[in-house]
Amino acid sequence: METASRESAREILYGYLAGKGLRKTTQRDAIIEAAFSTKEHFKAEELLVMARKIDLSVSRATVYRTLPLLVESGLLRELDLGGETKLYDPNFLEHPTHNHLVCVDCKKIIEFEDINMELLENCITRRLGFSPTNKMVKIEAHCDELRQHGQCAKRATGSEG
Amino acid sequence: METASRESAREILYGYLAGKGLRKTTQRDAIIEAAFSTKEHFKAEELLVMARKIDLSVSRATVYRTLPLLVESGLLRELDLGGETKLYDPNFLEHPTHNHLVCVDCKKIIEFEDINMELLENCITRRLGFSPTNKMVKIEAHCDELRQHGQCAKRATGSEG
DNA sequence: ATTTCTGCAAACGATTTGCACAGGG
DNA sequence: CCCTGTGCAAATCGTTTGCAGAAAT
Repeated sequence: METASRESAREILYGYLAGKGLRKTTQRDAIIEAAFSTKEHFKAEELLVMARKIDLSVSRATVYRTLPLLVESGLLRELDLGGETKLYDPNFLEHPTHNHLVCVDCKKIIEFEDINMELLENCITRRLGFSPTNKMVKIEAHCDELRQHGQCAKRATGSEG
Repeated sequence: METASRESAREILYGYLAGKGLRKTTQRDAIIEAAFSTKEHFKAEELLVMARKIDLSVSRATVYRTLPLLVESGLLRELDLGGETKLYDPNFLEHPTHNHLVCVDCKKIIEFEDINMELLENCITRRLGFSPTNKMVKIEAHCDELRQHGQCAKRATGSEG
């Protein structure tokens, strides 16, 4: 289903690598395949597990060395959502300006896009004398449904509708 | 000059501690005094150094154990601005809704407040079925001045005007 | 052939924790 | 007194790195 995004991810990565005189390898193939096999956020360690299912020879070191390349090339975005470890978000290729709401009750992460937010951020940035690069909004919030019914349907859902 | 904020910080902390059956100690005094002696963001290690100047007996462990109390009580805010380590921001008492712009060239951090941003965040959050708690915007950007003149005056300035 | 990549295991660095003692209430 | 807080040093845990061999170009 997201084969298209996997394909273009690979092209983007190898274009980026070529520009820096870096090489195509089977391990990098497996890692990128793994990273774009999901729409969920993942930790480095989880990416290792996913990549190993594709190519058992992938090592932890290679995952940690490849991750910065994926971030620099714009394929993944690093998220600090308050958990112990960094998360990596593979959804920026398809939704380059999306943001995150984190439920402080159940820790669920909701992705959202808002054009007004986008415009306002640009406006503020320029007013301050800068040109925007990466904008990141994190909203921590309580789930109204959980408050009212003691239960929250969102808890079970995937991260994006 | 910010003695007022130091005083109220201490009151808030001890109110919070009392509510949990926790105690007043000279080390916690030194740590809070240190934390609010500056408007700069600081790392845990830097807080240790500052606190030790006030009370030499403060240990690293106590700083690390106190920091979460300061965050939970709303006195400090933890920032993930992309550096290696977490930063702590003592300016939320005075400016509860401020946000951060990070210059990707010189790493300088600019604090800003914007009422429209505030309103928009609340609006988006409610639309998603949540009640906002903490909102955090981080904008990474290039400095126009640096681009045009190869030099940036902001580089030298303190973090807030 | 040359240079980048890789896996391994050791090194790192920030943070946490177990312990026995100190010190608030 | 009782229980929380503390310093110390060891332990943790995610991440990084040095090295010698493997593999891309």
